[in-house]
Amino acid sequence: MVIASFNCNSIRARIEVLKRWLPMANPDVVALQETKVEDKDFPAEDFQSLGYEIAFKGEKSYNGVAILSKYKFDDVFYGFDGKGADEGSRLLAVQIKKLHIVNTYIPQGFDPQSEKFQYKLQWFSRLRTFFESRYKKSDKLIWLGDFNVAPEPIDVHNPKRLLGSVGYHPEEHKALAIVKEWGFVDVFREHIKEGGHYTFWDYRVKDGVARGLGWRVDHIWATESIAGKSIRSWIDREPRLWEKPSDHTPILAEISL
DNA sequence: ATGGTCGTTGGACGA
Repeated sequence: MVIASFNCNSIRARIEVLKRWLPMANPDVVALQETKVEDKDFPAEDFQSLGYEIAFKGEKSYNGVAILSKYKFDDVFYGFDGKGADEGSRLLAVQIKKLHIVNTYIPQGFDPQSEKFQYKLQWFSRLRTFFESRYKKSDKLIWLGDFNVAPEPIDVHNPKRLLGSVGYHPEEHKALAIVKEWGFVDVFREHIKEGGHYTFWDYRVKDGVARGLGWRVDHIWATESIAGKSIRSWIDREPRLWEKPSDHTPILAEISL
């Protein structure tokens, strides 16, 4: 099974990219973030005609998460509360073939001095509680999405200069580590040991992709029982180089089920 | 090595 995560930065703006990329990469499951669309306007048919089941929750202009799956959903849980009233546009948890999948769009955090940054840190704390209360460490669980944090020095293009920036800040590292400590393995890092593999390049940096000025802020993490069954993991940089790209690109992992 | 560019909107704001 191939599973992917992609911050599409508006699903409607990225529909052509997705229609091109999905048949090409042929992932079985895709977690999408920043769909930026209300549920009534979600272009579900485009994905159904490509052979995917789809679960989604979003809002006007901001946030929004979705999961595409070639297999039926045995359970769909929206937000922290399950109904979508509490962060339904940022958290979507499903069950597919005995596999638990949690897709998150973690708050970006704006600036380390801001309230939004504190909100981001609290979000990680709430997420740890969510995992503790809803799952067991022995579960076959995959947590993926836009974490909006580059965990290690090799995950940013200039760790010295960027340390303390939003997305690469010691307090974010601590908050993320506390969630990881519950029982996650960074699946991508299990397979790719060297740096310079990024999932995000700021639109504002001219030729940022070619110049390697990226960040690895999108992740596929899993509990031991699933991480041990991962065969490979990679970042597909190609869609970031196409016409009208997202500022992120998909990260994928293949799991033997 | 960012003082910028997208996306959603219909003037800013978020990223």
